Amino acid sequence: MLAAERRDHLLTRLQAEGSLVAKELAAELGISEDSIRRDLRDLAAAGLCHRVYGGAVPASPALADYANRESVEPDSKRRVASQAAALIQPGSTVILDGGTTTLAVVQALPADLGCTVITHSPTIAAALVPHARAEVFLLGGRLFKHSAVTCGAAAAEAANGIAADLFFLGVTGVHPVHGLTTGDADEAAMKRTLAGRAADTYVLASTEKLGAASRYQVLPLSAVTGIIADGTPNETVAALTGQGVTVLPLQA
Amino acid sequence: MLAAERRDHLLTRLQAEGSLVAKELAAELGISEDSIRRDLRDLAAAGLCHRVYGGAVPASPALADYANRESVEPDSKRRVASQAAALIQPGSTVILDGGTTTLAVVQALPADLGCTVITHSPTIAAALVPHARAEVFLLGGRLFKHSAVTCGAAAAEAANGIAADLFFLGVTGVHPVHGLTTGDADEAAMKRTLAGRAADTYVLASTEKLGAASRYQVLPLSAVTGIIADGTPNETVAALTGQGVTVLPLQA
DNA sequence: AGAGTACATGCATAAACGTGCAGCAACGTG
DNA sequence: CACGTTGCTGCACGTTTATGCATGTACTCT
Repeated sequence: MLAAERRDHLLTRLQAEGSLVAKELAAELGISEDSIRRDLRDLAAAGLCHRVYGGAVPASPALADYANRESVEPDSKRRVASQAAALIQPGSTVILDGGTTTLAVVQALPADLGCTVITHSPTIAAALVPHARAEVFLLGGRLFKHSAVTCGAAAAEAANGIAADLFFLGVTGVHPVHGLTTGDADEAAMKRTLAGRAADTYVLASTEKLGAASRYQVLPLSAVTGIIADGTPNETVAALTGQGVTVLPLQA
Repeated sequence: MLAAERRDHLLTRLQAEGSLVAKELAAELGISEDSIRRDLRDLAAAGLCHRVYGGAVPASPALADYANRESVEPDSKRRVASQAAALIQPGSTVILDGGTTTLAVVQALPADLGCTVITHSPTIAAALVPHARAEVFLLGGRLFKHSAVTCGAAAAEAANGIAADLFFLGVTGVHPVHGLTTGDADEAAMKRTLAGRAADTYVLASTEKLGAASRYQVLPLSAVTGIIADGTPNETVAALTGQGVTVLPLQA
């Protein structure tokens, strides 16, 4: 078996089973644990999985969901969220994607801001209940469990009936070559549809997203208005701006 | 099982059940309590849970809030909820109304039950995320802040596209004369629409609802299949059965 | 106030890890 | 064909990490 073939096999298994154990894989494929570890290390460096003691877990799925909650980069997330919240004009209509970073945007919103929020995330909708002056429109459809957002034909159809000024897009990877990526094809399509309903689309990229890539592309970098990162300098940011991509804050 | 995987499992369980007991988890996962305690200590340090004597509770105020509201009237609500959950056949399609009682129904559902749940409550949808085999369809529309459910023309239109076996209706009043009532006209209309999409409609009536009445009628008593109350005897129940209304449990 | 349980800490063991090194095959070049 | 280069692989070594047990302490409940 070729090395590249083996790595692809690892990713497939990872997606199917939710986790990989180095020892088991070594026995199963008839090679040493060292090679498996090397593969996993390289895949993790490419942002395609997350290395843990004993094996690996998916980069975007379950673990990232919960770990991102607050523990990974709370400061980075909050900086990005407040940058985004500042872009929302009173009276405007904004589409909020699902995810913990967009949830942080809601928490960064003034409690009395009068605006219209459209979302396909029940979690975001629930978080907006205390914002008395915010009109909330929830896009229905089949619930995609992994990210807790609605996806599929019904959700896309509902999305086609709306229009907004802004869309804050959450992704799992922002990569100079692979563009904006996420871990599920259906979810990627939904995000693409939402981007088409807003005049401007901004990507929310907390530190750990920069330079990472997942399996499915949402959009190329050129299709968004800008990327909101936090203020820390970064070689990935340099590579992005080098391609003519707008990265906010230009400086902070 | 990988250590990282195990911690993720702990967080999932915590979200689903509202609390964790170290001793139970150790027995269940086949590892020592020391390891569980170490995990909980680390998760708490990361801000993902709150450590308490004997186990852990969620750090998120939202989840704690639900847990608290559940503990306000746990007995009556839980009895009603488990009665309702028992009516859901594997493979069937059920519509769940919003509210804390229907939320208790979700918590009373077996985690591996395979069924389809349709709801207009983002809270209910979010609570169903851990139920891997439950298909969830969320009805979109304008979010009605008071009850945290979607209402209005768009929601009604979405509801008209679906059909279900069961509908569990939550109301604020069940009265022998005034029938089934709630506090908002738009919400009442939505509930009425949902009732029209299901073959059978059951009302969830925890103790404090019986004999109460609100401003707007949802349906007359004759329009529903039955009322699920808890087992305690009650003169309102007597009045209802006297009108030929089915009250479950007929006998418990 | 006392019993019982949960807890933190230190320690020992075993597993997993990273690194450096050597063997080997595939490939390109002269 | 000969040769050197490159990349992949497995092994050996020392290091780090996770785990379970034992001890003494802190807490809760009766």
